[in-house]
Amino acid sequence: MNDRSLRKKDKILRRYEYKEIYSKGKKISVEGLFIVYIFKRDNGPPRMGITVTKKIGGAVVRNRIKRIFREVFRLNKGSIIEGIDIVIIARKGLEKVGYMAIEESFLKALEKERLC
RNA sequence: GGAGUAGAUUAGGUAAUCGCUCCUUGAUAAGAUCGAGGGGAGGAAAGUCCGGACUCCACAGAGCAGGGUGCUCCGUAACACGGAGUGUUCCGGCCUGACUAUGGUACGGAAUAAGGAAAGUGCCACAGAAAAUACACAGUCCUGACUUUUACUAAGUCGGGAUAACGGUGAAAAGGCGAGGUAAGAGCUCACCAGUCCUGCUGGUGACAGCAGGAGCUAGGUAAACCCCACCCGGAGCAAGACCAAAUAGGAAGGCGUUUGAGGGCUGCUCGUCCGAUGCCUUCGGGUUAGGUCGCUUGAUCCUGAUAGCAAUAUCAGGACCAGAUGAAUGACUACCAUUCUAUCGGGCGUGAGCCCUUUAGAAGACAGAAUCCGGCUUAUUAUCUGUUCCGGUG
RNA sequence: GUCCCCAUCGUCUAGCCUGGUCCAGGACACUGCCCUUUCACGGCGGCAGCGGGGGUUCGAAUCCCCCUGGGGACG
Repeated sequence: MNDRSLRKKDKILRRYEYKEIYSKGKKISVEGLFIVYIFKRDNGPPRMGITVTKKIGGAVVRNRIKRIFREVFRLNKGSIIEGIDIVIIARKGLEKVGYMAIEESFLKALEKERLC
């Protein structure tokens, strides 16, 4: 329960995995800031992937968004139920929002879906 | 104090908690986890504008086409880059001059894609008589015929001839000024000045500069228009390329060919050369469109010192090892300190604009993220310092 | 990451190569008037643009350079 690491097995790495989640997962829009895809696998730990396109900003902005989401997922993944894949797609305007606001929105969305 | 310009340095630090990636090493149930130690973004990593290294195509060849560069010398692996100079243009200062203008300048600064326009072709709108063979027109001058007045002469009309001083428009008008000369004029001739070309001498490696003599009297601009000249360039790019594993298919039709040569060698064409045989090409159908390892970081590398050189840079000596990720790591948060700015309490210095120390509060901390690696250029951007030019203030 | 291409009224485009006659032409859209009982169609008119900066040139939408913003290809 104290596991707060974030390794490769906790991340979605392959393009075909992303494609599967896009086509079969549930799509939720969160406050106009980002989109969450949720897909129930059979077993295993919860995993996450993040997509930030070049339309959002430069490499610095995109790296910062991905780091914030990784941090949020890392600190909260102990309370998320098993076998869940989450993919987040950032939308324009997210680069202006801070860490606290993103964490709050993310947890609210998960609670609404009763995933934690 | 402000603005411009040139250059140098810098790109906040420390600690605590949680976390990521790579390397070394230890343990175990041996490629998975845990422990220990160490490394982990930039001056532009960016734009991808040039130049290389490296890899493959053939051992990288020739010609044409195409592309690029364009003052000189040096530097360099190379460059369109850098350094030192030359010329031209502009600005300022100074001199000439009655201010302006003009001209000069051994001074200071800035810009400079700066070969050729007396090889050729094209273009030069509008305006203007004319935009490049000064053809024509207007004007001026000489002259023939006719008309009017008629003593000469003057005026007008129609012709012939001469001319480029005169036409004030334009971005640009065919050397300038004076004298002679002439019917009127003209570099037609002459003196001076400016400019062009040729020859010689001197200085310099050279661009070029200076001096002397001569020629012709004059040559518009545009080559970031075509072009000519000189020099350079083979093509693709680490998604290059090599290996491993897995999966599917070993299909049908047509064509060409086996030493007399199909086809291929990754921008075009030709030549030459090489490879080349149940092989190659085209179409249709089917399958894969999920990988892994190497390349992958020790290099035109960085730091210090010496020597050569005005400098860019080079050589030598000693030392150092400094990211290798791949849905892509170097982060999150807290505290303190330091920096800058604004306001403010108090004190000191100075004639003064102001400066220095200090208390408290608030704000700011930019541009931006390696993806094969280097050398440049360009663009974005924080803070400080120094040199220099101009403007302003105080004394 | 590497290599390419494009940018003109609100939209689609012509002009660019070969600079001037272009204060940039056309179509659709918008808008005013006429026509019609009214709408549509038609006729006449109006509005509105060379992505930004610098250079070459007497003169730049056009030629050259640098930025900005879009788009594409490659295992």
